Amino acid sequence: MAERKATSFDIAAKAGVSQSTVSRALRDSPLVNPETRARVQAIARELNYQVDRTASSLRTGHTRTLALLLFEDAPEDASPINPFFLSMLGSITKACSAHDYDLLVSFQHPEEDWYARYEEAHRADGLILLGYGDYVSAHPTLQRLADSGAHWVIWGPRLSFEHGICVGSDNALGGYQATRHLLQKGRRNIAFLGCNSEQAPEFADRFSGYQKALKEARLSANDNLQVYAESFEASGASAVASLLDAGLEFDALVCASDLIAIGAMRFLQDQGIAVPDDVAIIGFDDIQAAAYCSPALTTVRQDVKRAGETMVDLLLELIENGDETSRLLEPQLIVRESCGS
Amino acid sequence: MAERKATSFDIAAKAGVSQSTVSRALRDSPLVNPETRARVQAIARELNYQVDRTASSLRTGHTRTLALLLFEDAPEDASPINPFFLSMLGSITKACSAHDYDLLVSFQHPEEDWYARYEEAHRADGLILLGYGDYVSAHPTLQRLADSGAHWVIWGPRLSFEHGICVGSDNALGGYQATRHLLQKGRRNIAFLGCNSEQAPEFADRFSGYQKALKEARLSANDNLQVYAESFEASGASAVASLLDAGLEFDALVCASDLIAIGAMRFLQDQGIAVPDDVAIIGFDDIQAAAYCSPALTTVRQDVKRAGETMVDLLLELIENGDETSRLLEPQLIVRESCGS
DNA sequence: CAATGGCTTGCATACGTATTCACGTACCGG
DNA sequence: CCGGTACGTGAATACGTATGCAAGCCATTG
Repeated sequence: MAERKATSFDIAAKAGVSQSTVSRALRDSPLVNPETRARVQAIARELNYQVDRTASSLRTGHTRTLALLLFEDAPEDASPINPFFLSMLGSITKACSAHDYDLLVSFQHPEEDWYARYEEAHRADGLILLGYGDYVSAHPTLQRLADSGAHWVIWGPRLSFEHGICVGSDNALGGYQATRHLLQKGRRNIAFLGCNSEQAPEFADRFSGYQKALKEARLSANDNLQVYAESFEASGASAVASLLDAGLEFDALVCASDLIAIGAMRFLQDQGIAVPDDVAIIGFDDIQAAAYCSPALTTVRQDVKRAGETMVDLLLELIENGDETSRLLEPQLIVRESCGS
Repeated sequence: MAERKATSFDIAAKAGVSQSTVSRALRDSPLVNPETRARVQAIARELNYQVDRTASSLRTGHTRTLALLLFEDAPEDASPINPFFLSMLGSITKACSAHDYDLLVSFQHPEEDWYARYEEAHRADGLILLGYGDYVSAHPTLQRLADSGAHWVIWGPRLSFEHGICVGSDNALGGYQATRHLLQKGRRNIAFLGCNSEQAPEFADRFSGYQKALKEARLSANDNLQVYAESFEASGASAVASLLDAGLEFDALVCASDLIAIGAMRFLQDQGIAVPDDVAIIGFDDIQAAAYCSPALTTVRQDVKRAGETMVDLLLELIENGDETSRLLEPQLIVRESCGS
């Protein structure tokens, strides 16, 4: 039976004290007599009383809640959330829980003027922005947000705003690690799949790492081996197909994402080309499928768990202490079978 | 510069009307003069005004927010969220967005008295409970919740409460579909991996579907081919190992989850047993990895997208119209390579 | 004995919005 | 010219909590 929910006044009446005292007792204020406090708390338990967080937030101005804005390029309902963001969502949720914060999740279409969501209209103490590169970071709305005095973190490359924090992977380092590993394995004709991506600006950094490794090895990079791809399987397949069609020689692929790598791997296998014997492959991200495909995919892991924790930690620091700086996370090469070990 | 946020009074002053009129105008009330409304809305835009949802919720008693309580058996921080729940989280998020609701996510340890979260202390209009079978559904707290008049949906088998809704897969049907498919392919010695699970009570229903299919085919089930397993790879591997050790003959496996199936498949392959030629395998869930392992895993898909949508739709119906009934979702057999097609 | 100070408590108010009630104006028909 | 009605608007209040301020009480001290 849905009786009216108990309020602090109900407790006050039952305990024979004022509502102020109840509020103080429940918040463990040192101002109340220990006996009174115990009595009030006992009655609160008995009545299944819960502080109304809405009212509490209105009064204090704090919510103990962070809001996650998820920017998806594909608004159509059919597609599931990008798996990388999805696992990020999971780790952020966990990180919030660990700090006894709640998380408010909502989608946002990049084209809209999401400034309207500004700190979720007072329902959150801070914002976490998650979306593909430029979609968000280059958006003029972000500047307004930065100027507004809101507390926010964004996943992506370092940006220059006076307020707000960026957390991202060191993509150049990741591309470098992958390429150097292949060089150490004796591969010499290493292609890169994922140049000039429109959707994922981070690919450009990965590419620069690849270039740096080649340069260090005094290998002249063959421009023809550096091809365009976006982050889905079909694109990886057609990228590698174009290399084959052009009759180019290559013994290894550095791919800007795991999905590209898997698509390319499948295509090569279908053509009767052996992975890793004929062509070694390294991906980027370490999505779940990377460990399950065959041969298991060597990849550059973005530590999602640590990323989520870092974003939450820094944001809370920013909220509570007012000052924090952006951070770049070190990726880790996960060696499996596809690189020929 | 963090100026004080604009309130409806600020707009009122600037528009030369009262706060009441501002409130009405912003909510498109027919009570206000169209011209006044337009003027007020223009000023609101100009001031970047956003309705304070906290205050609004306090006044109206509604939040346009649903809360998702995630019950994880493993509280240790290290492990990521179960992938099935994680994708469910994704689909629920999307479904909420489609209805213009927000989602509040929080973890809950099953042992605790989470009744305290009762409608998230007024921060949500309804609750979605997600956790492994009995952990939640058999919890005494659920009865209290049901009695309290809260609005909630739980993922799992149908339960008998006067209030609240259950949404789940028809697990018996799924087990039946998988087994019958193998029978049609001519397999006769079909084992079941995942009996007597403590963590996942839904496995029992899947097992009963398996039994039903065998019975229909007039095959006497060999009890020795029905073995215990929990939902992780190592458990699947050791389950199939026990069958081999016992020297039992089998030409197919019905597995209570994909993780069990993948673990079993890997183990068989390591032993030089061919999948699907020697042993056909069917899993359950259709997690992402199922499509990527080799051979690709035939499995019974739980349509996560539809599940999330259904839970949200029913919950909103319940909140708005007060009455709704539980629902059982039909699973779908996804035929890939591991069953020998 | 009066004054001081510490310890508890209550009163009153503010947070920002949505809504009920009452009021004023203009317009209509009789 | 008057009663009635329809329409817009404003004043006032409630939602439930947290907290500044003041006041009461008791014990201690000069």
